[in-house]
Amino acid sequence: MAQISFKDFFKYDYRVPLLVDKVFQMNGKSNQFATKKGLFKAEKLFIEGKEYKYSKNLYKRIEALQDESNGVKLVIIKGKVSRKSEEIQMNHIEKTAEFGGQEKGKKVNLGNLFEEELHARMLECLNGKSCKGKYAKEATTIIDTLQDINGPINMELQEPIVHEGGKNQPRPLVESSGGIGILPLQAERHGEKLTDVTVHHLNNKKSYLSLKMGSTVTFMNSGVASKFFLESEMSKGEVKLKAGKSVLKTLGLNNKDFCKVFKDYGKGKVMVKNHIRQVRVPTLMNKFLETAIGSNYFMIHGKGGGIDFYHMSKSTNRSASKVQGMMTVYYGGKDGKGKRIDIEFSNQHFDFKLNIRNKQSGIYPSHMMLDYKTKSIPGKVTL
DNA sequence: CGGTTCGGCGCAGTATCTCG
DNA sequence: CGAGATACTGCGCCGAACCG
Repeated sequence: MAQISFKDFFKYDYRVPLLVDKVFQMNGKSNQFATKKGLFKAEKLFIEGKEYKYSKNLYKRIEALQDESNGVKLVIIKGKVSRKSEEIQMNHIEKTAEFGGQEKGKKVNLGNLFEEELHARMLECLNGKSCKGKYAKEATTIIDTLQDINGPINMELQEPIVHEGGKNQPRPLVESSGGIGILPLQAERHGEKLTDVTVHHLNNKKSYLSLKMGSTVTFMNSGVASKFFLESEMSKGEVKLKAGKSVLKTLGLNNKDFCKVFKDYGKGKVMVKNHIRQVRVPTLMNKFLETAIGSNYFMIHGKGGGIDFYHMSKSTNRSASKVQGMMTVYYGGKDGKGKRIDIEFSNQHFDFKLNIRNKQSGIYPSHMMLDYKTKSIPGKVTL
């Protein structure tokens, strides 16, 4: 669990009042805080060296320090960890569920669980013992298929099947020959980047498995805040960075309307006129999709009731990347009032949904992501 | 070294559909 | 025809890397 940075306290209006309530045990709140020093019981609150008693508007005294460069040092909470007196700063407080974090020990990330369970079962099945339990049948079929395609698995290795889902290897968005692409620019090198489980074969080939769980699945998810879409430019109504303009060109977006969505967000009405538009798919899109989809990996997609399994080969990638005809652009989401841009397009293999939005509780876009739904893929089976 | 950014993972609330 | 299931849609948390 992470700590809440000083700045994070001001991201949501409830946090500083909650902090104050907790220190003074007001409104039914407990004065206990999870901190890296242990469970901390608050007793006194000091702001800029002066002790304060509770008052209804005391939180405003803290909020006034929001923009102070050393604000974090100016608020001190004194109390005890068991019997020992301690003092902490706001940024020493852990982000518990009360402050909008994930409940410790309660929520499990199902995608990560899927990786762990399937990886463990595949290794177990490889040992030649009777292979049973959750995912046993699926693990066996996957192993068979991989051996058919890439040859026998190398059993001499200490770990013939490696779980490397935690590596989060970057696949950044870049400008490329007038359009955009995802690095590395050769599609077939994406398998090694996005792999969650890697299977090693005797001939030194590797099978890269991409594991996904749930109904929302994503091909790419790149940060765009610092290299493409600067808030400083967008708030003035136009993206100026060349790289940013290349993104807009590739996606068939209107620069001014794009900015207006975020600039005018929050007024409770549609930001741009005719916010739903039919646009011809720019040719640049195909090249972008080749690297966004990538190739040389196997997709294993659990949807709770069947696991889709298919090979994203070079040839499948090529046909999956071709989109022609029209696409639908939603400035401000489906209803035109959201802080996002959505673009929908399709081909025989996928329904694509691309969005540009903020994923870090802000307004101006921080990320661009490409979600998809699978239609028909050559060789796709449901395990 | 503390704050910010990026890429990982879907999540959760609401609307719509379906079926006994 | 109402409740449970499913789909749709806008949005979020986390750890690691990065950076000044």
